[in-house]
Amino acid sequence: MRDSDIPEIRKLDLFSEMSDASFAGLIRGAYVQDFPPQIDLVTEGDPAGFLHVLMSGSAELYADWNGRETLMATVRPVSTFILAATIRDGPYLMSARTIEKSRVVLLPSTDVRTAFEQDHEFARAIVGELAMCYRSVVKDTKNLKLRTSLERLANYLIRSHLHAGAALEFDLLMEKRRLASFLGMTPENLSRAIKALRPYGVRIDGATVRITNMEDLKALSKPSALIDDYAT
Amino acid sequence: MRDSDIPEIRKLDLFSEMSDASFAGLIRGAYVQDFPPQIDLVTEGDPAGFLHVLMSGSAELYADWNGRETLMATVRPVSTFILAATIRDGPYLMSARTIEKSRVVLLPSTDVRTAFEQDHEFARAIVGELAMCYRSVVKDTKNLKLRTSLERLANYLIRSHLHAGAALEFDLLMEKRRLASFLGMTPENLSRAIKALRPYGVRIDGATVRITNMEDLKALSKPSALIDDYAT
DNA sequence: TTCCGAAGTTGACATTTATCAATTGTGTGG
DNA sequence: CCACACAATTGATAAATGTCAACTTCGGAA
Repeated sequence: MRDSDIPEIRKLDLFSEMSDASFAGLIRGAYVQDFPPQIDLVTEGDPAGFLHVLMSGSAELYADWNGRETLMATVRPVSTFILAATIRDGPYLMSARTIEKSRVVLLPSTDVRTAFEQDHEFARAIVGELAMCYRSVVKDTKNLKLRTSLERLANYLIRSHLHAGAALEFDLLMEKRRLASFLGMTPENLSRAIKALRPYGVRIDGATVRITNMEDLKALSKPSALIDDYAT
Repeated sequence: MRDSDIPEIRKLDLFSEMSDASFAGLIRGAYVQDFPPQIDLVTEGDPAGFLHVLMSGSAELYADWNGRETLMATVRPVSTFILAATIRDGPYLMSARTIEKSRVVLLPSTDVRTAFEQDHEFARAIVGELAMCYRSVVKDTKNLKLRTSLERLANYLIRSHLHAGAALEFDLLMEKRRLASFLGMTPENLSRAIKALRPYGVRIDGATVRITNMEDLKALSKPSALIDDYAT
């Protein structure tokens, strides 16, 4: 592990409040690996051996069933993933693979559980993190069940716009086929949805999005804090 | 509160391991209410004032957006609901209403957070509960994104069958319109899906389900532990 | 028991979404 | 710079799902 990795990990909400001793105990058993793109880090169904921390690059969490595959989430540095499986000592529910060349720190699940037993601050941080993750997925479910794919796309664009500091021109940050899978639609359908948003003041050229009429877009997408706001 | 309520609450996983003192602190501020059917207990967007414990009856968690409504989960006694909002001191993401006449214990969120700060065993139980809830919703999302409505129905029936002790004849436990909403489809579509399952060895008459050909049903529904098993 | 209203079903139809096939665009390695 | 592989788009069509309206069934209240 690089010396520079450790303070970066320490800064994460999950680890920032725990005792030095517990943190040291966690880091002691950790190891780091650099992965090329498109490498499977985790396979759903496997026992959760490690809590993963993505230090650089990017990864995706996806799920399979009956020959179909869907993108569940994209992970960007620096953040952890698959905490719940580690805590419950259960099988992974999602698979993970790198998108780009990525650097990952692996913390053995047993060490994580030990630290959690011994360090109340860490337990508290885990509670906060899990509650947030849970609420994110609930929002996701609402998004899927209450909205059409066009509405999901429109809201995704508004969220990206806000994420980009409310810029009216911003980047899609994801290949379109990935975005389609994330939004629960086919690439073809996404292509058509993008065209269908033109009358609502949206221009997408390659990976560049330009919003020319926020009023109309908002009238269509009706963003709601209880679905689209990641913070609450 | 009835005397008999307290040991019932104490027996829940969430509360069984905490200290007597912490539990007493929680119960001290609690109060109980009996509600008639179809009464709103919680409205999404409101600040999370209470952790709810359903003692008897039944309730549903649902979500609204843009005039549409969807059933997210059904709550049966004895269990708690809306823990994550309480913990994060955030707004409720779902609304809740009674289905039948129900008895509910209300624990003030501040008391829950205080107990969580002071009692490591309680914190540990919360972590376990939240991790399980999170994993349930992830399975839900996979169910929604990877399966058609017919497949969701087929798998729902198999889960109910297992829940009923693997009986080949069992009860639907829910009005069909509720089931339709839960599965993310219209009542009309559910009606047709039920007929479409007949060739696969399923007979549904009123609220009674009879599975006459488990092979065929399983061949269609392809149940997976990573979606359908609530325990993992 | 009868009646009423809501739930459930059915048919016709509209909309949404997926599938398949062909074509165009695009970024990367030689 | 070119060529290749793959992403993205487009058109045609099919399948899945929703909507609306009519009708039937069922359960509870008078």
